[in-house]
Amino acid sequence: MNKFYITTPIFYPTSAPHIGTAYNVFVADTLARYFRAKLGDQNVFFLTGTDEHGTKLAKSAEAAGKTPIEFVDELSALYDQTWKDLGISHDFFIRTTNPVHEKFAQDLLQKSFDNGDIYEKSYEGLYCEGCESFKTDSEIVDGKCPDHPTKTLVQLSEKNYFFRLSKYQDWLLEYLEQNKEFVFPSKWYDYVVGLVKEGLNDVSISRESVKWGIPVPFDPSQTIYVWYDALPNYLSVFNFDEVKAKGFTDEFWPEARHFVGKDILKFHAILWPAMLKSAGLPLPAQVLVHGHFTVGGVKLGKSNGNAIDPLELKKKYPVDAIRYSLLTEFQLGNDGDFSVERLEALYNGVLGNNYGNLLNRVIHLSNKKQVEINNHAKVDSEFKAQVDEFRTKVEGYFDAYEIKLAADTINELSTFGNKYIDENKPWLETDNAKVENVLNNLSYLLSVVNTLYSPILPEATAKAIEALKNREVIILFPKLDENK
RNA sequence: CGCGGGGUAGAGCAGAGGUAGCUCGUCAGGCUCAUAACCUGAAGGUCGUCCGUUCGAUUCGGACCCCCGCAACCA
Repeated sequence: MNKFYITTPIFYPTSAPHIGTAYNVFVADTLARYFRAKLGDQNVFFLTGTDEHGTKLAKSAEAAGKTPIEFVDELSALYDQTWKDLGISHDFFIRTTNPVHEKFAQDLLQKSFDNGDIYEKSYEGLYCEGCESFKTDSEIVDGKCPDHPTKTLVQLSEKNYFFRLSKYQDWLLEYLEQNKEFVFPSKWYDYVVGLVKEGLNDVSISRESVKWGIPVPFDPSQTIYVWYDALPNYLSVFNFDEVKAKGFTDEFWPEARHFVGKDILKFHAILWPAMLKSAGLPLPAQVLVHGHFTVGGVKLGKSNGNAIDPLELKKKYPVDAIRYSLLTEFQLGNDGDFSVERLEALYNGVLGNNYGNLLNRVIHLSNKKQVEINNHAKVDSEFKAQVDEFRTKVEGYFDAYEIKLAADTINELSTFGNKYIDENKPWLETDNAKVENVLNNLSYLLSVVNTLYSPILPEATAKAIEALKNREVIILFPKLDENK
């Protein structure tokens, strides 16, 4: 792998970003930063954006007294700005209302239409006039639409275009069996294989009643429905002039990694590959799957009052503290829980006491004893070998997307440094050559810790690297006061 | 018998066929260079329950109990 292309889902901006979407973006950002350091900036492309069509958005816009495009202009800007405020390093922010994307989505659909994978069928179902959309059985509560309980659901039929997903079942199963890494972690691979084996049904990919959407190229009375509109963003992005100008081309496509929540896994691992195959296009490299976490033990949701705004959280905690907590609380693919209590404990303990404090111990002592540090050529070979062993282990974890295990191991290296300084007691040593040897060794260890932590803690490590270089004492992680 | 995930120290989480680990917390020492930080030691687990495979299982297989997602026209 000499290129790395990571995507987040494009978010549906009916409201501001919350902690769950931030988690996804933080992980993608961490991987992007790690691979930039490994492969070079020009070989990593990191994409995020917003999915801006559909009835729900049109309704939200109406409720806000705005036109749909005014509404999505504002919200997509809010998303882009939120990620920038959180220090996210995305290379481009894509919007599905951009004509470049719309054209690409239409072309993709047209290709499938031309080769016979799209057909017309009437769809019958219960329609809610309040939502202006059909309701599935699982959406209906007590025979009513939960959002409009006073209105009666009516049986309606509508002409739809369908995609022959069923045609690709055998092909997909074979593809999955030959590409066991296509979905990661493996438990989610197993889940996808199970779904495909159960059988794939054709899916409706257009709507007559939805006006806020991309027109179906071969029937402008219809608009393209959700996934056929949204998923192509990962590829349409390479048609944008700004993206081309930065040197990102579809050469990145075969190395694409889609980072998605388990809720939308099947669309990325089943529908999307079939859409691409139908259009004669190559598949992405991998779908990386994350679980869902609760906040203080409660499922995320507006109705639960815990849809935390990451920018609000940032007012109270450094971004690195939020990142560290979210990235290390659970492994990729697993569900977990997020709480500010844990965040504070990790920040004060792991970051402040173990890492930040070690940095200062070394800098303080080296200044006090006036010895040379940061001379990597003079590091004891045995000590260096031990540190490098940690480094190799951590890099292996990053390569395998195991951010939590990487972070845990970096913390072990930091602990190793604290033990080393305690055992050698350079503050008691009168022989300056010995002191210099110990502290110089530690300065090497710290440089490795800084580098390894940098994808996870970009702000703090940037400061730490400067502080070590200039031998300036710095409080990297000021203690969090629980009363703050 | 719809599919899948999970049940490991007070809490949050790793792990792996063969003395059960990490972070936080608790207790007792040590140190004093450092962000009242650091180091050492201790307490605390029959690794959900019951069978089976094995010389040996918490790790593999089966059954069961409990919790949680999904079940495909869900934005």
